[in-house]
Amino acid sequence: MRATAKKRAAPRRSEGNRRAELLAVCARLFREKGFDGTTIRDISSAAGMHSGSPFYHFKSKQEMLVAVMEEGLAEGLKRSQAVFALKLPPAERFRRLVRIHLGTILEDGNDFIPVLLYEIRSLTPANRRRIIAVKDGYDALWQKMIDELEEAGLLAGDRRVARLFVLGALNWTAQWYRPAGRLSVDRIAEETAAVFLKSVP
Amino acid sequence: MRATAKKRAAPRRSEGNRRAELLAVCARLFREKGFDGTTIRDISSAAGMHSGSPFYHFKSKQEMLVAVMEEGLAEGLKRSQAVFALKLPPAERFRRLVRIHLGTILEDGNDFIPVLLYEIRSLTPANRRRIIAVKDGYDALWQKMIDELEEAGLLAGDRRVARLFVLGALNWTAQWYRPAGRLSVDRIAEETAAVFLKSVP
DNA sequence: CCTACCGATCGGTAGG
DNA sequence: CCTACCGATCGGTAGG
Repeated sequence: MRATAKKRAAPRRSEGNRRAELLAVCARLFREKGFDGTTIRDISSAAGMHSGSPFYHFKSKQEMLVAVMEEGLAEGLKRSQAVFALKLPPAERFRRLVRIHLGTILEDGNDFIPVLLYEIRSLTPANRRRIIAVKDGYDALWQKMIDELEEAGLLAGDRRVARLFVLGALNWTAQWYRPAGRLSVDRIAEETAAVFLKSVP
Repeated sequence: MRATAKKRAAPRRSEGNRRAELLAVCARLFREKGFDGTTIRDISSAAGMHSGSPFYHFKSKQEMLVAVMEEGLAEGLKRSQAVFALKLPPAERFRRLVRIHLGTILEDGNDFIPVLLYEIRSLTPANRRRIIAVKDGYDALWQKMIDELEEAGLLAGDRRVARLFVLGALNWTAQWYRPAGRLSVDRIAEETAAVFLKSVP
């Protein structure tokens, strides 16, 4: 490397990639510090840009938040639908769906869904309505899963509450899961079936 | 009422009450808008003070957050210990403990524990350690409850995970519960037993 | 995407 | 608890 090399020697990227990079940075920071706790300067410097540059890609900070949530929902819904489409016995399908959901919350770089879960409050009312409308599709898929379990006698209680409890327990893992900890994501998924299902096959 | 009455005709209060009032305002606003999303001016005006006045009661905004969490923990722990001390069969004790916990999260004016649950990130590292040390007492009480249920064959799965799932499901109610909705707090407490316990007596 | 900048707002303080 | 204020920082923009 020459002594006179430029400070930023990163490889050339297409514009689309740069936007995607910026979005990943937003997701990570919004998750770690919250939307209000993250400044444009935090985002710019983490992305290796100057402080005015993110606005070349997004109209406003609010639009960055919306974009993070939309990307998270699109990706999560796609993965969940793929699992739900598999022909499997209810308990097994549940395990697979839980595993996918935990992956989108806990695995490295998956900060998009956690932002959706914990920063909805920071959306403007109009954006909140839009995001919730998409999120309803996610909830509907889970409701079908829960109904199926109840019909198989594997789960009890009010069906809507059961869905909220299962998703609540899973979403809460974002608060306590540590990658270096005792419990792997696979293990947590197995335990979900053990705790919630009435008779584990 | 005289036309020349002063603008602020509120009854005289002791200094202690004024501080308590201010803390309740902080709890409500931190819950609604988040710690970073709440300004000192939001707090002052909601408390009917001028913008510099909250600093007569608290050294900094961070100290307001700590005070909210400490008050929430002290009150919640006191109530939970009282229920846990009752001599009752495991399932019934669980129901009562769940009901108390839901009350401290969902009932009117109980914004202190939700702030603890959702704003831990906003604490400085030193304050976070202090608050978590107190919160550990709360978790230990719940772990005893969960262990008791497992020993009675009413709950299955890894005990620590079971505790985190139950508390996760309950804490998540803060995200979806609406006072005007279909489900009362009592009803949600009953459903908790129905969903989690293996054989409801 | 950078440069140079702006008006608004923020947490906090001195002195009373 | 009020008055008057401050330095720092914030989201965002014009022009290139």
